[in-house]
Amino acid sequence: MADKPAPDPSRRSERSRRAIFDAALALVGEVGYDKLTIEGIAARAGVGKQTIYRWWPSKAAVLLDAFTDGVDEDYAKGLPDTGDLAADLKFVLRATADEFNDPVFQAPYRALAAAGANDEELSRAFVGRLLEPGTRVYVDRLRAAQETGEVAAGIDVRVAVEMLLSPFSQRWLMRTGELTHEYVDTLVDLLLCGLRPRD
Amino acid sequence: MADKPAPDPSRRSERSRRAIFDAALALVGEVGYDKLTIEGIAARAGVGKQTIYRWWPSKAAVLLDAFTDGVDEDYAKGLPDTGDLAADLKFVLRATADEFNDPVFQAPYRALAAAGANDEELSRAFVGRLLEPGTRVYVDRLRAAQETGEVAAGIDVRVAVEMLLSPFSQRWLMRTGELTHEYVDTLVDLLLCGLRPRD
Amino acid sequence: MADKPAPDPSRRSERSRRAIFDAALALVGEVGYDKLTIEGIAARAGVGKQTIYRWWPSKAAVLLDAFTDGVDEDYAKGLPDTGDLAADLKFVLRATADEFNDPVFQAPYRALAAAGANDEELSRAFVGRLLEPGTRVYVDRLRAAQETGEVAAGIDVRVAVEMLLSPFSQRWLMRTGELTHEYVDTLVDLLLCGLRPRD
Amino acid sequence: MADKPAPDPSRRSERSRRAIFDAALALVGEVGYDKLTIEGIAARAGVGKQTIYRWWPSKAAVLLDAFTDGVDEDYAKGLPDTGDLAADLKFVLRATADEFNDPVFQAPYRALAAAGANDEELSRAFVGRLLEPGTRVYVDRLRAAQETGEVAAGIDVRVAVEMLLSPFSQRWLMRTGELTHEYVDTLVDLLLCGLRPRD
DNA sequence: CTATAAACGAGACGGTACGTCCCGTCTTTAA
DNA sequence: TTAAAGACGGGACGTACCGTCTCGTTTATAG
Repeated sequence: MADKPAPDPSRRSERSRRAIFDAALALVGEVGYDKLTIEGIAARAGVGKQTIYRWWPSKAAVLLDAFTDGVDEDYAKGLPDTGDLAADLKFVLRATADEFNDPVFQAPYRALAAAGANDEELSRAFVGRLLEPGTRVYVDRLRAAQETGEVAAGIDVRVAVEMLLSPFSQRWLMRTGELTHEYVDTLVDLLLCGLRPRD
Repeated sequence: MADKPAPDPSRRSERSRRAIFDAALALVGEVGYDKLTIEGIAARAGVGKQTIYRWWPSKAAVLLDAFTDGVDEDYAKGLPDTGDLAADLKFVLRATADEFNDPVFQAPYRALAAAGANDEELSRAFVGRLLEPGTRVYVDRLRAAQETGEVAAGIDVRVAVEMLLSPFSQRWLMRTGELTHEYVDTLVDLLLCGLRPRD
Repeated sequence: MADKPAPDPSRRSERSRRAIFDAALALVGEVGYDKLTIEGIAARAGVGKQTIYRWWPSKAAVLLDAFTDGVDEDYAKGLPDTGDLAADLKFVLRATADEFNDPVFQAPYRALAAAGANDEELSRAFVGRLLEPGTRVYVDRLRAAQETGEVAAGIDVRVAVEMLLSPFSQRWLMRTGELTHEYVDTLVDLLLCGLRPRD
Repeated sequence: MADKPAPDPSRRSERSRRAIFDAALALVGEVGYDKLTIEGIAARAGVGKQTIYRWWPSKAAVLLDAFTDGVDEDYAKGLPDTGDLAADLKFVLRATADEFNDPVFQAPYRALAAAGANDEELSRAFVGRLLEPGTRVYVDRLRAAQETGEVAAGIDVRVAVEMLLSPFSQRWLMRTGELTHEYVDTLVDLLLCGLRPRD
């Protein structure tokens, strides 16, 4: 019960916070997550180790904050709605594929996904701050399509979105295939039509 | 270039090999992957550290071998084929869901999935030895369904299987939801029928 | 060369000064000198660290001030002079032995003696404020004895006092023996008579 | 009770042991005892920190071993015995004074004396290995003088030796005076004759 | 039925990073 | 304006493991 006195966030050094984020992102790209080190981040940032330990519980938490810092508003816009569901989905997924193929994006994202697998606490934060908002915009778009009748009424929209995004993520995470535009097109088409032959 | 003389596998101690596997699996369950150490495995197995370093390059490799030791023949049987594709898929996926909900299975599998995300070499082995065989049986079953006309001819079967298995894996890995029988049923139905309303 | 502006001693908080002394003496007894820290003193005294750094250069200096605060007038009285030199020396040395055997006295005194050995500056202050006054009263008493003829005229009184007090201090500091009343009696007798057999 | 398994001294690296001693003695002379650091010794010696922690409990213990390594046989010879006690004592004490005035000797010896004051365990080792053997040779010489009648029979020889050596040590440790040849001569003469005037 | 070479257990070694404590400085807040 | 509070850059602590490297000691063929 004897927690050590919580630090006072109002006295926190913004300069140090930024330097730590920059250092963490740079280093994870240069040396990889396994060789990423609190000590290394502190040294690169010109900061005492305690300044990191004071505000974060682990290198994963630092990286998550660094990665999500200022990215939160990306999801505010939502998906485009041109009335053509397939086209809208393909448009956004193609852009996402390009992003996932960007090397500077890969290292921290992979690291966080992996760290989350073994750390329940972290995975909750990772999901809540990155995956869930990214999923929600698809859910919203599909619901809109349901109201126009473009999508069947009884469908579990959440599961449908998973069927679109999880294969994408999995392929990338496990390196089981390339994330090409053709691939995402196939995903979207298959999701919309299903396997069953049409009469 | 002067590699150290390769050890002679024929003189290898089977007793030690098994003890190392047992220790690795037990420890990953008890302390988690991050706190799993080569020294800890060696001590628990009653084995010198060098005996581990002689045969494996990393703790992840040990764990992968330990986890897959004797499990390889599981995939030989293939999926059941009762003629009812949906029923067959649901039957197997439900069993898999039960397996993934088993605590002793979770720790090493999560660990390996996570380690693979940051280690390309390991991920190839992980995919090749665990994911790919597991996927293949689904691919085969779907191809059979294509020949009976139960599944449309033009479908990319590989992608279809991903749309079934990846949401399942992702949900479990990221802890975004429970793996229930209802969930897998929904997945199968959605995959087979697609989102589009039928006329 | 631009020394920081010297603090104004007239505005100094007497309450803080006392609290720091109390805390320093209490802590050195509880945790020992090596684990005595400025932060610990400040926390125990309910004082900001800077209030200590403003007025003292080191924890040794704090402790020396704390230890000598109000003890300076002890030496004003001088030694008793009953006309019997041996009796007077034994009387005072026995009392001193009792004092050195007091646990609350030991910790700070040992700490200061030790710190002085490695810090020339501190040792000068320690000697000047504690050792030298304590020695001087013995010197005065011996000089008086010289004038009465109780002590030979040519004797180097300073060295004689050292021969009385140093064995005493050394025994205590190095723990090479107990400081008993018998011991100090032996010292005094030996000093007065010398080793050489009398005819 | 659960002590960690004692290391096996037979497998100890002699090379490392020597390197650690050399580094410790060099560093204590260069930076002083307070700034002497286990980390610094390890770095200078080209040795892992654990190799120091494995064999010694503290920097003081390292220094004591380094200082006494190979010096133990110095005391084997004993004091000269020319039949003239005063001359013999002065001869040896003058040499000791010269040694104590040697700068390379000072730093480790001061450090050990100081550390011993606050660490009972260490002080026992310091006394047992350095002070006690140094004292014993004087005790033996005085006992021999007692047998020839040069020294009175009833004298407590141990205390007499303290009266000779402690003023010497104290002067040096506390820097209360120079250790000159004249000083040691005065000490010896005073000890032998005592303060009381002879008839 | 040895003898000999390997794999083995044990663990010391030079290192790196951990997470903590404290240093001495600097800044912010309330009296 | 001073002092409490405490965040900061920094350095060392003592610990845990890393991966390498001897040490004897099994052990298991090849002579």
